[in-house]
Amino acid sequence: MNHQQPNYDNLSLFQKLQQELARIIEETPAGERLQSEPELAASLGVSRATLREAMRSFEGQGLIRRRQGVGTFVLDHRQNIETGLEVLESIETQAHRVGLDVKMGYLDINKVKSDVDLAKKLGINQDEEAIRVSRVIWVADRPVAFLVDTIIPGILDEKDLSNGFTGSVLDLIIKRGKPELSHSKTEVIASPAPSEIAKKMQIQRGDVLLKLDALLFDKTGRMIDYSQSYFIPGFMKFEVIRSIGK
Amino acid sequence: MNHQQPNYDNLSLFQKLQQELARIIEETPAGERLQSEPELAASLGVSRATLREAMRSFEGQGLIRRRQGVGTFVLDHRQNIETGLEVLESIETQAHRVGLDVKMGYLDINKVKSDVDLAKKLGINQDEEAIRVSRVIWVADRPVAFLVDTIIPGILDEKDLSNGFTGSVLDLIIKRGKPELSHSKTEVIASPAPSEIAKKMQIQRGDVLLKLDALLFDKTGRMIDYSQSYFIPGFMKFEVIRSIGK
DNA sequence: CTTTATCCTATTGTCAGACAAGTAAATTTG
DNA sequence: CAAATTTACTTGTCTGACAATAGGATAAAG
Repeated sequence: MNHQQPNYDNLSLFQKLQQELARIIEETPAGERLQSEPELAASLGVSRATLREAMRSFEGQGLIRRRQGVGTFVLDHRQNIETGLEVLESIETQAHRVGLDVKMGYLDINKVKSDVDLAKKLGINQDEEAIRVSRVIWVADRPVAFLVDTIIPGILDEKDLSNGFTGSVLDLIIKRGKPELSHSKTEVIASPAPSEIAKKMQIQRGDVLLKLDALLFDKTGRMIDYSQSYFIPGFMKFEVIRSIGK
Repeated sequence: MNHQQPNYDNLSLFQKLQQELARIIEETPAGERLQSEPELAASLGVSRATLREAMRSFEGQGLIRRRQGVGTFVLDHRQNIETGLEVLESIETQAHRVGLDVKMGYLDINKVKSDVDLAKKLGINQDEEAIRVSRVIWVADRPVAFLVDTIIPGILDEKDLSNGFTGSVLDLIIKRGKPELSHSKTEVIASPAPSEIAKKMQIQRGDVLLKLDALLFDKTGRMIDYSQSYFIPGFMKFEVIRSIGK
């Protein structure tokens, strides 16, 4: 007899399970106990081993706490899943979730010959031509972000960026489906606004901006995109869950 | 017969396993394959199920990639484990690891009656007295950080902070062992330097600082400490691994 | 000889069932 | 009534199995 479940769509069982679990955790008030592992596993239609693998990842995010002999409890989260820096999503996606309208003002697309620094960062050869997309993002009639993406050759061309481009390179690649994205390594910096950026964001040169410097990787570990994002402080909230080591 | 392993010290099997795995991943060059799960499990003395739980957490951090039918591969990491924001450690601990000397200049300890905002933040009653510790951290003869911790009553007293206090409330509580710490929820902000802080850090008022606003939780989910940390840009690197949702 | 289809093997993905260990409440005992 | 014990339930871990996948080896077809 066959005990296993067939994989009907291309989402892995584990990924679907993660989504389900995230929903359950989110809907459970902080402090309350979850169903026991055998119960949950049964009701979700997976084995306890698979369920436990998924639980680990949520424990690592500080969303639940497990106590042997007692149970698994939901910690105080308040939309960590949505607002946490650890999930990579575009500003558009984040803004839409909270019902805000996002517009793109000023868009500049051009090719840049990569100098030695950029070549090293992106893992391409010097003098290869990368595509650079710069734009200002407006939310609720205020400029809130200035974004610059530098994308390795062969991923996008100008055509992709001309019709129906909403301002998010990330969303564009995700919608395309290839290459399959994995994660980004993001450095967090405080930076005074350079004059060109200050002008486009209608602020003073030297005003304080939060900058996220990110390298985007696909599932094979290849670098796809080097993205620099400048944010007006206070408008968006960036949070991280930091766990005690050991 | 007993198949299980006894728990000799108070580190859980899983936690020890995580440390071992982190070491192995770190020592394996990027792109190379790890031993197969059955081999690794055997050589680490754990079952494959337990090993897989630990693997999941590293996969979630973008450190490894697993491919069914092929194997598990190490991605390009470069000390993510050490410098990543997702692990909570004191500046002292981070600086010591890279061989830098840390000194504390200016230390101020006093009690503050919590107003309505602070009480709400820390989950204590209004007018309860919290302890506030402010200090400047010098590294290599330069002020690099200004730290303010506000700690709920009953955790520390002035005595703890007078003898042998090195500047890190976090390390102090960890060394103590109680309460057992779990994680912090940290907000990342760009902030101009307030004049009092600017003076103590020998910079200009309004200069750009990176600020980390953190709430520290113990394992029961109780808030312990509200910590505000201001950093001179460029000296420390703060990185986050962000994963694609779904 | 080249190309295509098939088989084989190693690897991760998932499962079922078991026992160990910790916790809290109920029960028994003094 | 208080302390000790039992009991029931929970998470932690182990074992051994089979499913699904991918890549190389091998055989068949042209």
